[in-house]
Amino acid sequence: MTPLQRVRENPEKVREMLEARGFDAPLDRILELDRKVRDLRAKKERLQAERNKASRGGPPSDEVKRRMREVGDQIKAIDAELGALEIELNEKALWIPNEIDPRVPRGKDENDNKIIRKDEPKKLDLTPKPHWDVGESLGILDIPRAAKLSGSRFFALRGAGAALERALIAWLIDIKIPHGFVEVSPPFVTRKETLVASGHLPHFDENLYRDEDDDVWLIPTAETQLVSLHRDEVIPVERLPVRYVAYTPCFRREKMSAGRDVRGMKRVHQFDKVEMVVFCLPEDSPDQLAFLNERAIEAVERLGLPVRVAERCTGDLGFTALRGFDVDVWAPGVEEWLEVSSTSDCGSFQAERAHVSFRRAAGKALEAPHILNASGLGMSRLYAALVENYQQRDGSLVIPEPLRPYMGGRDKIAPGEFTL
RNA sequence: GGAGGGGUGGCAGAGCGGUCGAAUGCGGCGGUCUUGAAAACCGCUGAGGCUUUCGGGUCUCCCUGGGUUCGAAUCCCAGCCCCUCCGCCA
Repeated sequence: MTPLQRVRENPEKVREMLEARGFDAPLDRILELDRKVRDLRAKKERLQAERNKASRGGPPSDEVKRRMREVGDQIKAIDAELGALEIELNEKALWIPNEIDPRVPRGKDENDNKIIRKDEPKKLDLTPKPHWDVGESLGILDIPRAAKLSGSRFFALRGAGAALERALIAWLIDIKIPHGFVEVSPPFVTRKETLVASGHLPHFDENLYRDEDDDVWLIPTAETQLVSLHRDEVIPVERLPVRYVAYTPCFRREKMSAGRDVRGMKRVHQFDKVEMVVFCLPEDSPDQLAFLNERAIEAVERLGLPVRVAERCTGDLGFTALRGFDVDVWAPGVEEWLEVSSTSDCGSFQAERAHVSFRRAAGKALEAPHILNASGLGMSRLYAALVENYQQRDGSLVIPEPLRPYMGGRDKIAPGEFTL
């Protein structure tokens, strides 16, 4: 059921959902527009039916022609009014978020999320320094020079520090493949339709970089690309669930959070991420959600980092999710849990926007599959947590076991190796 | 950037401005035949909206948006996308 149908059917329920999510949408105007549009359409269709009847067969009499000219004018007049209303209705309807799964805990913001698991911090034999100190003294992280190139909220990696990130990306993709994910390498720029389909437009608008000349946008996440990969397609039912994993950089303007988290790698304009997206049968999505969440947790565990898992409450759910979980990593230097994955069951919401469908059997009606997404994982915060957890008394950095094969067997980065 | 070609139903591929939502073939579904299957033959087979006394009725959609016309898949204009060749470049 589309958001507009939900509003029409039960506006109060949608109003409660908006309240619970902390979002706003012009419901009254939407209802008013919907009534007007339906009314005008009925009027228009009656006239069209008359015209169709008259123009069937052959050339009509001059008398009929004259009358049909009038009918045509009336249709045109209705169109003039209807067109603008339809455009406004469609635009406004895009502001209605998804439904909420009844199991989701109620709450205002992330402080009300339901903690499911919380590890103890790793025992370290030193007073942990924040990642920018560790990284910059090793010469593997360079924030000042990145600022020179691109402004604040960017970072550059050097030497084995750059290789470390590359290793993380490759390893994170590789551990997904045995679980039935197909690797995708999508374009990093995208179009408006793609962002609307995934639900990032219109409401995420001010967080997106764009090129006005060509109307192309930098992707805020691979999710947009993976969701639209099958836009306007019917997926053969026997292929479900379809699982994709993709590495891409992610670009975010972070206008909303100006002044917050400006230090270090926690909140940056460009970061790398390995993303998972699943298309599945509607009845499978709870299992798939748990499965994706496990994939995120698995990655953090195998890197030997302390994990916190929480179910997001209604107020922290976001625009598109029915239900979702966050996976955080403890970063002892900044003394914070850093979110490295967010898992969402978007139900049929994105599939409806993107016109992705499937058919249970030949002859059966088209249905919208459920689409889920999860980071697996987001690089810069993971990198920060990793640097802070693996820093040593002598100033060196130990490379976690699983990544060593990806770094030519290197097991640590020593002071002085890459400083300049 | 320059020159040309093209966008029609799941696919292929027709379509004089007037019962064209669209021929035909393939595919799919159902049936006949068969111990079973194949082949052959017969029938059915796009999506969405509104409405319904659930029989149906009606509208829209032939890339998109405008225009011409009593009437547009068919004519005109603009745009988008794809393909081929040339140039430039990684």
